[in-house]
Amino acid sequence: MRVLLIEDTTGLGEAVRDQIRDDGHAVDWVQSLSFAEVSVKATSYNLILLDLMLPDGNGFDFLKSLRKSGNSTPVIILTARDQVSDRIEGLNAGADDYLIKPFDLSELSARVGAVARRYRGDPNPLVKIGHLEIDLCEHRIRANGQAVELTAREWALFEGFVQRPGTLLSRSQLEDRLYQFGAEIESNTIEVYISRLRKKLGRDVIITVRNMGYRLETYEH
Amino acid sequence: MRVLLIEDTTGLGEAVRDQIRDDGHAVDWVQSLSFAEVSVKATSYNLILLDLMLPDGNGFDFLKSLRKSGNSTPVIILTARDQVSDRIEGLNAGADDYLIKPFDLSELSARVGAVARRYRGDPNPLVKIGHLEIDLCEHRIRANGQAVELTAREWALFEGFVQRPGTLLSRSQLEDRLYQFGAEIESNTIEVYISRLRKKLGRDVIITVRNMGYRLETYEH
DNA sequence: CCGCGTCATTCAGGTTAATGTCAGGTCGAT
DNA sequence: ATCGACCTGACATTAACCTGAATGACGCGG
Repeated sequence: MRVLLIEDTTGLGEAVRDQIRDDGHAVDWVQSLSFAEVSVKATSYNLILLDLMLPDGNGFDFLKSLRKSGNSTPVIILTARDQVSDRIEGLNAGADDYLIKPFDLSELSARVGAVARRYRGDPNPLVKIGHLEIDLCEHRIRANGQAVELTAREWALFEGFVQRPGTLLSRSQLEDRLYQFGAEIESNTIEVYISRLRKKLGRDVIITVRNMGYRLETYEH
Repeated sequence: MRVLLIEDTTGLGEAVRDQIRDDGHAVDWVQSLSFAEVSVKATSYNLILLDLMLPDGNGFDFLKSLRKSGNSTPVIILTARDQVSDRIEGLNAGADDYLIKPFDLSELSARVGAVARRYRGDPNPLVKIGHLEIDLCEHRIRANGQAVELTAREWALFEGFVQRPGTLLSRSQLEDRLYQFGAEIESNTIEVYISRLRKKLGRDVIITVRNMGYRLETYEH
């Protein structure tokens, strides 16, 4: 399942993201509404987790305009305990459920799992990039129709590219995908994994941008 | 599709029954848990609609014991809006979805239809994967024509794979199939059951993806 | 209430493959 | 030509995984 997490608090965001990943779902995490709007237009999600207090605007308005534009993706609101009126307003605005902060991660899992069960059987969106077919939900990749197996780290890295195709990703951004907490890394691990990905997926899939980082090539040439 | 409706309120029960009948499904309507238990043992349903407030007991306990006995029929809980904790507990106990009373009959139809679609997906209830023939309704498996007996736990696990063939299932997803949500597991139970399934069904049926989980192999080697 | 069998769970020891590191090479910019 | 950045084959380490066997829980018939 594809989940969009909209949450500006870094600590909470990381925890939620990791938990949902452990449950086997693909997570995009954005920290502001402006990014959320771009993501929603670019991708189709199965679930949106929406914090209401955000730096650049009100979550309600985002939710309302989402619904107004015909998007019926399930939305679970993340809100603080005392804001009762928020919860009511949220449900009225078209949310499917809400979670009261601070919430238990297993409770989060339960709700997300319930949505996932509801969507079971629906076809997953396949991302096609050149000769690759990527199913982010099922963690499957085909290269020229042949299934390709990636290891955990390889997948973690590659998923980052697929979620932002064509975007330049810096080394530190990639490190954050491999290791939980900005763990310092002194060796050339990134390079090694890029190398392994290229070996499995094809030489031209990932382009290196000298002194800057890497990006996913989005078209066949 | 066969639906079991467990609801003691007469008016609501009639309305729901009629609606689902109109949608073309066969409905059994019982008004207490004691009757429900008999029905569940006598018949195999595709869906159970479960009210939580019943005269002769708690809906949760019914649901839990149902799951424990290896029955994985989809369950939709009918509950009142203000009983938030009920909903959480219901999902944790193994419900697939919930409907908040008072609910719109068309919403009921939609949810029931979603479950129906899942089961109609394969007009033939027999799923064939490699040398295996799996009857999801009857809980029966044949390997090379030979019947194979699975225990309740083994089936619970294997069913998860069959419902999403080829999909990578994480450990926590598999644990959720074996136990109620949140039940922390410290030992290698999953591995043991995978091992047993492989022994009974064939070595190559389930492949392990290290550090990530397992997946059902969908083609014959 | 007691034995019996079945199933669930844990443990221990062996096996395997993912992972991070390094070394030596290639490539590109200046 | 030089230097730094990047690539990649090889390898030791070790967590992850597998599985036979021991232990515990549960239900059933007598």
